[in-house]
Amino acid sequence: MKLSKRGEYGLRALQDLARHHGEGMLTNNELAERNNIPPRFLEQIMLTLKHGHIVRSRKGAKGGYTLARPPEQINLAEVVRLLDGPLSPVSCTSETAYEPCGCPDMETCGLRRVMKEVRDVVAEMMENTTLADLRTKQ
Amino acid sequence: MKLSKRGEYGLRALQDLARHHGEGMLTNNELAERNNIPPRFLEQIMLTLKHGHIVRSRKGAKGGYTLARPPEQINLAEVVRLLDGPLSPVSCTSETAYEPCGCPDMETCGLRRVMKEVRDVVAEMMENTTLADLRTKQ
DNA sequence: TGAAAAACGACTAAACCACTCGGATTTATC
DNA sequence: GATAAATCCGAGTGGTTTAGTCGTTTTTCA
Repeated sequence: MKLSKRGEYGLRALQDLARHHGEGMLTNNELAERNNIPPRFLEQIMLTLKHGHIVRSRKGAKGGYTLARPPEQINLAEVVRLLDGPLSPVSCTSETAYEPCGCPDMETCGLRRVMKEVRDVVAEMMENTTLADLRTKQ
Repeated sequence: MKLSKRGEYGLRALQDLARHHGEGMLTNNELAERNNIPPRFLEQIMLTLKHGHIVRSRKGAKGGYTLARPPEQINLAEVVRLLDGPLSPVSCTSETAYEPCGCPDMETCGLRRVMKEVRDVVAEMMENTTLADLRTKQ
């Protein structure tokens, strides 16, 4: 039920980028230092965020990272799925990576029903929370 | 955000025990076979469930396992915590295993707020669902 | 041209996961 | 009391994942 360090660090960096959105670029080292993240590890994470079209980068002097879209258009579910995989506690209730489980009868499996409820509520919360909400939401 | 096989198998076995509660004991091999669980792996899991006072066992011929309490008194949160650890996505919002995270300011960390909300809703769902609910709940 | 920055690929140590195995112990039954 | 049936317990294992590090290349600005 746990987020990996990749996911945690990625979200922390994005939160920082969101707070300073519109003020130009932030470098990997700035992000790392300000958010207590091992810099060479963050480098990797930023790269997958870039490939996932969540951030945009510029190389070279005066380079760095910005959000690829305004903070209101990036939700947490997208980020977590990219960095940590599916949200569902079990694969047989996953929307993005369904796989059958080994239970004897899927129809009468109460566990499946509950796990689906958990997945649904978590997915809804994360999908409805954007990077912008991280600043404003009280 | 995922349940381990330990957790999944444990819950499946408990669901089976709950369905047959009051009808005597079920052996490890019966539970394993009926629920598609590697038997020697299930053995381990049942042992931790026993040490966690969730099941009771009898050794020897005609031995096996029963629930230690009626199904209405065993909730999913307790089982998952025992087999898979804390429910919280990040340790800094865990009620059962709190540890500070490395974020620069805990007060203004929007992420923490959201993760706590996720933890709370998941914990509430799992705490309010008992093994008995796995049969009846529609 | 030089410095600053991201990009990329490879590597690694440690932990964890999903198991298996052998043997010891306990219990019911013949 | 012997035997069979079952749990109990500790140890081991192969593979994957996690949480990083490192070296080098490429791009960009001044």
